Amino acid sequence: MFIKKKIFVITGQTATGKTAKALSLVDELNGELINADSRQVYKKLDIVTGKDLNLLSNVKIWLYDIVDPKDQFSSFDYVKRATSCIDEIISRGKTPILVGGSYFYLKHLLYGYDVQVEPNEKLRTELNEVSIDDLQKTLQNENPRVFEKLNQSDRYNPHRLIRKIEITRGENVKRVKASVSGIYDIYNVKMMGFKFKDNKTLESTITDRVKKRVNNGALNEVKTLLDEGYSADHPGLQTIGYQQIIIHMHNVIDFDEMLAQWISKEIQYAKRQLTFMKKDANIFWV
RNA sequence: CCAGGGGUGGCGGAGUGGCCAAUCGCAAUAGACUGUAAAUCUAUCGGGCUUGCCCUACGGGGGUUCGAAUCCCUCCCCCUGGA
Repeated sequence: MFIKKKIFVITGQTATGKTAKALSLVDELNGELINADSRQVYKKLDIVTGKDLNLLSNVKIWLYDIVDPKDQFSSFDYVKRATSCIDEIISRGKTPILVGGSYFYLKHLLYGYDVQVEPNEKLRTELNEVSIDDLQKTLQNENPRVFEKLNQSDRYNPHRLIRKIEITRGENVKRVKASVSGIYDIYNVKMMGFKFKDNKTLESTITDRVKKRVNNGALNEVKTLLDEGYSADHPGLQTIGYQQIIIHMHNVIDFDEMLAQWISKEIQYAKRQLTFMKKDANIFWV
């Protein structure tokens, strides 16, 4: 019988001060920070994604700036990277503190997943042109059992349908069913969730935060990225803020409209985060 | 003042006699979430209940009609051109 090592997870809605909280725990817990934000893993995406570079000027945070914005990165990649960070930190006798609001990534890391079929970019781009109707028919033909189990939302969700088709075909090539178990049972995981007390404060806080990012040079950041050859369809830029600024720079919408849309999308995102995380009974809400 | 165009649900914007409580987009509310996840998708979205019906609704008022957001009269407001 050995004592499980401790891991801290600080998650919750965007703009609730997770990073500050995590920082305050570093000394107390003899900890090291690991990013759990699906956008901040990207290099060069700093201002719009709200990397707390000033807060973190003296403290190392793992998994910031590890991929180029034009490269694909997935929850699978995240789990791999985060797992090795955790091992490494623990081997040095310290406590990992995961910080970030990408619950999808955390969920996979903590609780695992059971299918391992690699993404097939060629198939994805091909299927991206296919209508929902035909995607449904394709899956229904190739894997009726899986199709029947989908709820209505998923049946109309191109990404999900494409992934299911991808898995079906991948499994036909080689039988891969090796499930990956999460780390939740291996460690003594303490999860802390931050959320707004009501939608009013959520809205005003996010509005302020977005405006601050604009004042901090969000537009310049995007301009630089575009000058360097990045574009709206690169994975890293499929992100709230970048999408709106880019169409503004292409003169599709004016500045005020861009700001309003950015704020609105950010608010919607925060609400979606909570809907998702609410279901996790292990999160202790503060 | 004259001529022309227009006022539709929180916003944008269809509809031009019955199929209209009113297409659609946005916002809003609830939700889904196993390798794109700050992605993507679903449901609801005037009010009431016995869920089929009732009520209130397309700038205000009046009228025509079995029946009007849709036609006529009038008033108010907005835009464009002319004086």
